[in-house]
Amino acid sequence: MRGNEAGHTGTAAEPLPKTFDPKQVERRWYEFWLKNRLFHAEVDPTREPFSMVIPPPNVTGQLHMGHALDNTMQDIFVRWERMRGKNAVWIPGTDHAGIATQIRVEEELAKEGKSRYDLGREKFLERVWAWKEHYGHRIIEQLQRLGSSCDWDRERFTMDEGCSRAVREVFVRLYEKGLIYQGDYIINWCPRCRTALSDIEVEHEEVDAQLYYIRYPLVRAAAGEPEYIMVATTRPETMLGDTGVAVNPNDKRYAHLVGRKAILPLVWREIPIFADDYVDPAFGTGAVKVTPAHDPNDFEMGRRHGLGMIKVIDEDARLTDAVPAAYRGLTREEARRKVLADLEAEGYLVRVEPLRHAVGHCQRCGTIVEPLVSKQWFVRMKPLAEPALAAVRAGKIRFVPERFTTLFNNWVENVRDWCISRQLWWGHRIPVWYCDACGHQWATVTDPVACPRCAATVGGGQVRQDPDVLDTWFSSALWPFSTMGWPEKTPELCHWYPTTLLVTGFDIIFFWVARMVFMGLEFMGDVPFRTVLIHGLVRDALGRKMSKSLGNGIDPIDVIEEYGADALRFTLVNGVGPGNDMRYVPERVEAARNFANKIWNASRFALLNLEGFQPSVDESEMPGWVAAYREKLALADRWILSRWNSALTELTRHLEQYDLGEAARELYDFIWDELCDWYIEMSKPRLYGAAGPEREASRQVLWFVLRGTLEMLHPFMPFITEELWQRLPSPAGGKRPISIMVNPWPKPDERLHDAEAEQKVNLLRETITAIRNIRAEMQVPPGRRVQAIFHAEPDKVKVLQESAVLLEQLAGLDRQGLAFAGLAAERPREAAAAVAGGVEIYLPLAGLVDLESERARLEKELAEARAEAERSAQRLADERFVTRAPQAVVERERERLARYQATVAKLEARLKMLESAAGSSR
RNA sequence: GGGCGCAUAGCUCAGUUGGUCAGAGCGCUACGCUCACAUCGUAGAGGUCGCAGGUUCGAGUCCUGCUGCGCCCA
Repeated sequence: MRGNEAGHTGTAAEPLPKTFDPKQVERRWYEFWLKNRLFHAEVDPTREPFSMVIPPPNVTGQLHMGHALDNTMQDIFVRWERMRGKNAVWIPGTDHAGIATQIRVEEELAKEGKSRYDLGREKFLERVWAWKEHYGHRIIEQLQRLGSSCDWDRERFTMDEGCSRAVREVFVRLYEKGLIYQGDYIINWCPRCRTALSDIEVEHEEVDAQLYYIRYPLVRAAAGEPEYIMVATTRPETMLGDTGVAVNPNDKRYAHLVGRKAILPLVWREIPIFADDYVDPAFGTGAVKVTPAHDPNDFEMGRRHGLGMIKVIDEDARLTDAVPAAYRGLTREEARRKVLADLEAEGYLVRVEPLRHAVGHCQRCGTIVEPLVSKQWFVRMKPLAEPALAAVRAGKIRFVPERFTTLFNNWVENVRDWCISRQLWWGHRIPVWYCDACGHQWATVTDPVACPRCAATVGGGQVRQDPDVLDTWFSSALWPFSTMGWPEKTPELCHWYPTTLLVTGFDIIFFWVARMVFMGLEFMGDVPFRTVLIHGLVRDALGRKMSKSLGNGIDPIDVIEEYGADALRFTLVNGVGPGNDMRYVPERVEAARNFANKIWNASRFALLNLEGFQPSVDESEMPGWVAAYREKLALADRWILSRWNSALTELTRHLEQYDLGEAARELYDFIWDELCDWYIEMSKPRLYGAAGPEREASRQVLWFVLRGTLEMLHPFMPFITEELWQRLPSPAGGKRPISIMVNPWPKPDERLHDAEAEQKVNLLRETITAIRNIRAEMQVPPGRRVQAIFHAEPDKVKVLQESAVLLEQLAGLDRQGLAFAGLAAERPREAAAAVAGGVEIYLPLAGLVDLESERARLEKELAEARAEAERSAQRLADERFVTRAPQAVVERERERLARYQATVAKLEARLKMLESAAGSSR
């Protein structure tokens, strides 16, 4: 990077291009930050820590808008806290994403006409690792393009050595504590992914289906009674595995049948009729067929009543050999058709009704999930959940917005055991071994060579490891401490655990947030994070979820290419309500791009006017300097210092409240409206004027405010602010940090606050706007200088007089033609008039003032003022308001009334004058 | 069935303890390439803040009910 330490190619002497070009700066500054290790943090017990771990994106995935939002938010906070002097670390990394990654590699294999079974486990895993190496860096590079200031030296992967060690350690400890168990239970099975799923990996979707009413004949029906019991089901094919019929114990219709038996049609098996509270008498016929091997509720009933369990559907979703020969090997769908046809043929199918109900689908592939009984590993959740609830209740974890606390609590309170085994190859292999020689089963952190009980060896083929892998979320759950070196007691854990902040979407509160809390409390004895900041989804312009299948996703990298990373970042947070979803609308990115350009040009203006300037007062000394020389400063300078101080205060407050939407809005409004539209315009006369102490003072203020503003904006728009900040001059001998990134966050200071200046500028602004309004309405050519006469109280006259040059500059007035008069002076006759801020303004536009339109204009103004005055008067007339409302509110209302009444009086007087003028001229 | 969220200008959305909060951007109208910026400037039009009650001196802002949309859970 040549001799230029700061890394930018230009200097303050070189004028900036007229428009901001993100491409020219982004890569350069990111490399600069990396090269200077500004993202890196070392443990330092003397400093206040701030830490975050990234929600690890899928290693083979690519950045989508959700990531862009999530990471923009995180980066804003880490950059801000870093500037605030915290020892801030943001630990990045990626997730191995078991099913998702395996599916993609299998898809690739399929193109070669192969399956993973053709390769075998070892070769297949080699392929996946190769895939991971190939694509694994893509998402990291994309995060970097976004500007993420992660400590890349600490980058981790859920399947790296350290994380794998943590996974094993956790598994073994839970296993030995009895919190992990293995058993035959009903689980959710995805026939497409060929693996078990946890409950939350099943998405319930409403589908239109049918409810089938089927007769089951009774065994030994008594004479005179119906010969059957009728059940209703949405899944007739499972009847082949029925082992009972259930009714509600309070259902009088069936009371006499409880304890009897029915005959299962097609199979001709006798099954018991029994009573169970689970049955809803109002649904269907009030009698349910019970298939314990293929329905979670039936499974529970089966256990309660000791029913048999017949698995009729296998892992490929085909019928097993446990069914009559005619059905064996059929798919679920074929079996349904055939069962229905056969029932119909034999007269057992009574009727069919349409029914809309929820059906479980695999979260990954969308296939309809098959509940079936299978031997799997589970984590006992209750003992882990209780401490989590207690921690939240005790306020050790805070959700922002708060409403997500309820969501979290409700889930944790009702949490069910977690099925953690997956029939995949890609993932953390379950560290359980079986000895075929002696039947011993044990879990261990390090791979064994022999059975600890009978000494049969692994090499001898008698000791084998469980073939399954763990749910990906099992390793993610350890992320806050596995990334810091657990189970070692590392300095990182001492310093940065618990992490300060977690930023994530509400969609993974259950999958990830809750489980991290469980594991953190169990293994670290403390919560994994203090605050959880939840954000919504990024939707498309029509409000739809972005998805691959809809093809409506927007690639953040494309947006960065077109508009720049700063613009994308600002778009994602500007004006977004906390926790709310947002729509991605291209117009909003354009607005953010324009905003960047606005800052660029404001800085361009400043740099042109700061040529040859060297600040005499450093940033930290400014408040003292302002206080000492306030009377010598220009009004505009005093005003912008006060406004800047106020914006900084507000911005800091919003950030402390995690409200990025309002924080960004504060920046936008301050920069565009106050800094650019008013301050820069007001400072021009002085900056363009003769050199001297006054001009130098203004340059000092301009320099300070711009520098401070760039620093305030930096967490949001890191690239452009660095580029501009680096170009600003530094005080002689002053030590400036190497980067805006590590410049201290500016501090608000009461000494910058200046109520008097704010009041005066408000008066000027109102006056100027009123004049511009008249000019526009009267269609005065923009270049034409006009005369003006002001009538006001002496103090106001004084303000206007002192700032005559601003009136001239900003309202297009003619300096020679300005007149200031008291309220008693006579008003000009032929002139357009306005009342603003208590000032009467007259523009003697000879020949331009049409009496009728002028009257109409004033009437309109008058009507508005009257309405306002009336509103205030009514309020004040209410005795209850005057007595019960706070004094300050009443006082403000009185001032308001007086103000509007004065305006009304002035407008009325003017209208009267126009009348008489009209009369006399006729 | 339970829980939560949203309904504010034509469009997309802000609005933190109830009292200048009725706002922003885009779009629209008129004018303007004024030496930071046309990725711009100036001025303007546009909303009984979903509906109905209630609390209060006072309610987009709190409470209840209703309607519509969305999400989560069962």
